[in-house]
Amino acid sequence: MDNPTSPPPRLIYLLTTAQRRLEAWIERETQGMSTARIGLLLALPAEGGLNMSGLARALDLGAPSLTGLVDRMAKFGLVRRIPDPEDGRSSLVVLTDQGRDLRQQALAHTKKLNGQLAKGFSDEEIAIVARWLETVRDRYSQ
Amino acid sequence: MDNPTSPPPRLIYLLTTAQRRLEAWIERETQGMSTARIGLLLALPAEGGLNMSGLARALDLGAPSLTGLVDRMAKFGLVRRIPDPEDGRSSLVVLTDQGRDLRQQALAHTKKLNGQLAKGFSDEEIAIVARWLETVRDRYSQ
DNA sequence: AATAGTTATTTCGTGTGCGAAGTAAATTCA
DNA sequence: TGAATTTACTTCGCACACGAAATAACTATT
Repeated sequence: MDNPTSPPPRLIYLLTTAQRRLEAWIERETQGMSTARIGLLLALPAEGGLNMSGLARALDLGAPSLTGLVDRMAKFGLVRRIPDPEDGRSSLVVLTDQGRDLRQQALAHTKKLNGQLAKGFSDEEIAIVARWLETVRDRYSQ
Repeated sequence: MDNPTSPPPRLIYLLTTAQRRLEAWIERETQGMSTARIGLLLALPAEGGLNMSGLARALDLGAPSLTGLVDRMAKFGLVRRIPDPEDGRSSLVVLTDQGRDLRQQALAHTKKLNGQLAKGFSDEEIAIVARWLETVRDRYSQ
């Protein structure tokens, strides 16, 4: 039985700290990969490229954030920028060979972790969690 | 009915983006307050102070993060550092008058928002969400 | 009392994110 | 076609978080 007047959960605090701890854990576990970097690797197709706007949309990032992220990933030799043949303003981000290798690892790792994150909860419960996260994301957009 | 093989929700992505969007929304809504600043205001007692270690524990922050946060808040005249009379290594963070005023607003605002965040979900569903967030936070600690 | 070890905090460098403002290419429209 | 607008992206300055290393003060130990 629950306390008849248990205080409402501090959802803002929980959301913030859970995200931070998970991020830190991933960074330790992967020896230096962040969700941002993993996200970029996974968003890129194994062959061909995507332009910055498309990536920003896919990753839910602002343009300046993506510029910095791609800069850092390029410095580490994981992606390259090539000019978009169809639009002179735009550049396409493509994986390097090394990036493609890492992408495979990241994909496996992410799948495993997404499974782990559901452990201890039923499918119905995870669906509720997912729906809540989506609602927060969408309700407080813009 | 759900699709018999609906893909598992991308919990990492959802957690990250929900947190980011909520943070951005709060910052717009409050005209420049972050969850970090609000957290600090609420963690401090209206009278008296708390030392950095206690604050770090209360806010689930590392020591360097807290140093920066307190520096910025002090620059804006919301808190002050005073030497801890009981321990020469330690300093106590106390609210200024202006900080105390803002604390009241932040308290009301946070209560309202925490309520809003539960809207559209039953108490049981929110309890599941809270339990999941706590589990993630604690499972991936350290 | 001197030394060694622990604890509290800061500094430094880095990653990640944003808004505002800048630049350059494409598009619209007069 | 030429000017105005829009779009794609970058640059700059800032906030916030961390780990590693530095500093200062406290505690224990001999």
